[in-house]
Amino acid sequence: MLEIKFVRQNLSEVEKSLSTRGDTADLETFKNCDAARRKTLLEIEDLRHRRNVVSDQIADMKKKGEDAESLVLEMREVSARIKELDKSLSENEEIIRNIIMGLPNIPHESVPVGKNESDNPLLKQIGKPPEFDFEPKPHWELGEKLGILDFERASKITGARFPLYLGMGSRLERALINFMLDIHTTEHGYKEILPPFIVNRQTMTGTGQLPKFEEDLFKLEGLEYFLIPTAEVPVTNIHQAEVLNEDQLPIRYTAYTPCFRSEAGSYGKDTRGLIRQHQFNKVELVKFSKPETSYDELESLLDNAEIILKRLELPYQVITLCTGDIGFSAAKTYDIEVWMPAQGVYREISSCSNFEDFQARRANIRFKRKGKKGTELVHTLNGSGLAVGRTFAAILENYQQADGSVIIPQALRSYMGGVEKIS
RNA sequence: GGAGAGGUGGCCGAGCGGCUGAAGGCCCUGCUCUCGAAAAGCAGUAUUCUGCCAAAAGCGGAAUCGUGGGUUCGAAUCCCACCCUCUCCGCCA
Repeated sequence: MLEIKFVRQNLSEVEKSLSTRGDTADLETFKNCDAARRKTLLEIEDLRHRRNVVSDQIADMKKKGEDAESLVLEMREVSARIKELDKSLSENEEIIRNIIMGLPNIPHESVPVGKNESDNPLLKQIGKPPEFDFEPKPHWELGEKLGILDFERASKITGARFPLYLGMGSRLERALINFMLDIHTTEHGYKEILPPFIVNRQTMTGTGQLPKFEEDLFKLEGLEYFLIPTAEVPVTNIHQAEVLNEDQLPIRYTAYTPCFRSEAGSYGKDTRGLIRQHQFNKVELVKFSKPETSYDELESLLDNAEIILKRLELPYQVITLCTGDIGFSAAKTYDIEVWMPAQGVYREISSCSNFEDFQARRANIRFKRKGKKGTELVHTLNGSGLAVGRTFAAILENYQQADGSVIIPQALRSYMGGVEKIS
């Protein structure tokens, strides 16, 4: 969420930034309601001030045994008037809140302006796509033939877009999770977290999924609880409504969780395979930093995620999301895309973002500088490190052999009990 | 699910209609003392909104004692509802 004062004082800048995102908002209503709110507030505070002063008088008079009846009667009316004004105030505040909560973050100045994903500039390409002397198969075919993935039975159990891993498939998924967590905790200084997979409405609002994107979430029936769409949500909210000490920062957390997404509006897209599922596994990286270092932290976060692909020797590229493609809460985002030979394209496998103080303001996460008065909002960041299901798919496709078997990447073998190949 | 206890500032904890934005303590910051440190002493130290101001500083006002309502001239304090935590019982991986 943006600061109300900032929006008020920079209406045209906010409007401009909205349009580079291809988004709009009713800033006219905001302007009117905000002005009305402040006018009402002034009046209310005036009345309340009067009431406070007179109430003291009444107390004094009563103590002295004097008759305060006329003042009491007068204040009765003042209180009634305050109540009236309060109502119109909270109505205005509700409207303002709705508009403010629906405003996306303002992209950082380094974010390229663009309309959509085709305008995302390429930052770098690492590794060479493997060359096959046969037609590379898609991972769902390989997986089903090897008996390590079974989409048909999964749909029997639940429905479309749910994964069922079996045997060495389950083992590979678990190996990847451990591999990623181990690197981030022992080499990159992240603390491992295992959070709840179900969160409440406030938590979802804190990171920006609510109120705008409720349809993307799975909600528990009859409860104000939601399945998490990413570990970002519970992990960022660990410090919800807290004041951190300057010397605690930066805080780095990593967490494995399953992720649940309704994928509303993506019917017909990536219907086959592990790319787009209602449930998938992900290892997430989350950081809390001081404002002045958050962009350095974003670069190192990207590094930390890239390392996984480098160790697995998977070819990938990194792009910078342009203003038209960047997410609602983010000020800047890098996407890491892994090479998928069967489709001959790079597919997103990680998204690394700096949210600056956008989430911190919603979730009320602040810090105190040593020797300084007051508090400041922290900057929050997160990135996938990595999406496990998509990594699984990438390994199958990039390491496939002519006979349909799959070689296990060197770095992963110790996590696979020494297995070198799935066949 | 049943019974009870409780939710107060960065932390601990008092208060149970007006003198309480909140005692006392801790933490932290500055100063005194010291060669320095510790100890001790003194002082300071919540947040949000808002008015004056171009802005900052400053000064003024309002709000905030789990959340939302209510009673009252006046609520941390009384009433109602809800949320959360803890203890005991039951059930259970």
